[in-house]
Amino acid sequence: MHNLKEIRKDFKDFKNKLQYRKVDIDIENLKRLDEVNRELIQKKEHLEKEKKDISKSKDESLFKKSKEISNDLDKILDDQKKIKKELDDILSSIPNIPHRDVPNGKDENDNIEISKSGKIPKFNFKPKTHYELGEKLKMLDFDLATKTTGSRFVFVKDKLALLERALSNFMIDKHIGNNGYQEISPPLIASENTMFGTGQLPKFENDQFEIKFEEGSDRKFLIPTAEVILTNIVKDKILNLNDLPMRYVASTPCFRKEAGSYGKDTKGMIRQHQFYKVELVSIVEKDKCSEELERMTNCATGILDDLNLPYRKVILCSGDMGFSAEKTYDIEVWIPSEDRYREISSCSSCSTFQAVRMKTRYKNQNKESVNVGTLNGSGLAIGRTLIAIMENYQQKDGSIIIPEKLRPYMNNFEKISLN
RNA sequence: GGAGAGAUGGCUGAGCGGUUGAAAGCACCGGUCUUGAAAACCGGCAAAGGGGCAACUCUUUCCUGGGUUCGAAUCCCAGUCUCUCCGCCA
Repeated sequence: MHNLKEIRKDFKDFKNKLQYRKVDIDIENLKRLDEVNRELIQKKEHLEKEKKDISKSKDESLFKKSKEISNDLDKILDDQKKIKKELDDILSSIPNIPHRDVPNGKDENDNIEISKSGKIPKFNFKPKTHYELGEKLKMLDFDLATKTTGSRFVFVKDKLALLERALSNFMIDKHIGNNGYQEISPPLIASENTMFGTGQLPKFENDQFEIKFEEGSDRKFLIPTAEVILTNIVKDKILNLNDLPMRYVASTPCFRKEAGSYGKDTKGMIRQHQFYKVELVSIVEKDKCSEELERMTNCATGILDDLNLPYRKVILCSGDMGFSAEKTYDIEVWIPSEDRYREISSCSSCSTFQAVRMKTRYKNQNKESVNVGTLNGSGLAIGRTLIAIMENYQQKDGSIIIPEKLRPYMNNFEKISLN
């Protein structure tokens, strides 16, 4: 969420910057609401002062007056609350402003490739898709999932299930051991306010799975990513400078409705309602965001390097970024059957955007309280890493070689094959 | 599910309806002392919002929402959350 005080400095400029994101706002309305709001606050404060003075004076002859003031005050307060709510509603649905490094663009076609890494495998046969491979091996079962649950779910079985688990452990170990992250095993359900904090609500409610809880309790949602719950660890906190940076890693299932992607990636496990993901979250000083984003992205690509998977790094254009992000790198892994790269990680700096929503601050050198910067990134999406390994390491006979670094996590198996 | 207890500043923890934004301790920051550090001592230390070029000033906030009152952290009502004991269960 944006700080109104900052916007106030230059409304036009704010509107212009938002146009990079293809968002058009009624800036005159915002300006008007802000003015009315402040007028009402002033009126309110004057009356409150008057009332306070009367009660301090303990002069009985003024008590009646005080009562009258109370009545006026009720109305003003009411009006002010309404305006404030209107203002908050508008502000909470405006996305973050792109960082100056971010290329201007409309959609994913305007994203810019930054680097490429790894060798794209050459096959002397036609490479199969991961679902062909998985079904042949009898280790991916989509039909079974349809029966028990519905579409966009899958049963992963046997050695592939082990591979999935191995990937999670391998990645977490590395982020703890080499990259300085602290492991967290968090709740997979988040409250409404928590979802608001990272920006999933109120605008993207349709993408979320809401849980039916007890009547009268707060609304609860399955987390669409561990980012939500890890970032909100610092919600409503004032941190000390020496608490920063804070770095958390968690491997969790993620739940997404994928509303609006009907017909997209319907085959296979590229796009599921439920998938595992290892997530990295950093809480840093406001002006260390860019630095941390580079660091985090390197933590993610480090995993792909270890697994010898070919990938490329892309910077998202202004039109393709997520709601809370000011700057995002996508890491895309090579998928042989599609003959192209597919997103396997997305690392974003959210500047102070989420911190304002969460009310997370720290005391800087001058003892002023300042909103922190927050970052999140996948390190990596487990399901898609599984796909990438299956497809890139596939053999002519449909077996899959296990990358060396994973073998210690897999009873030293070298290969996954039918028998 | 049954029975109780509680919710106050970064943390612990006092608080009679009227200089209580709130005692005290810890933590933190500055200073004295010290070769340096520790200890000791002195001082400082809430957030949000409004007004002002600024110095500064005002308002709000003691879980949330109502109510009583000239005046509420303190009284009343409702709700939320937390903890303890018993039962049940992973």
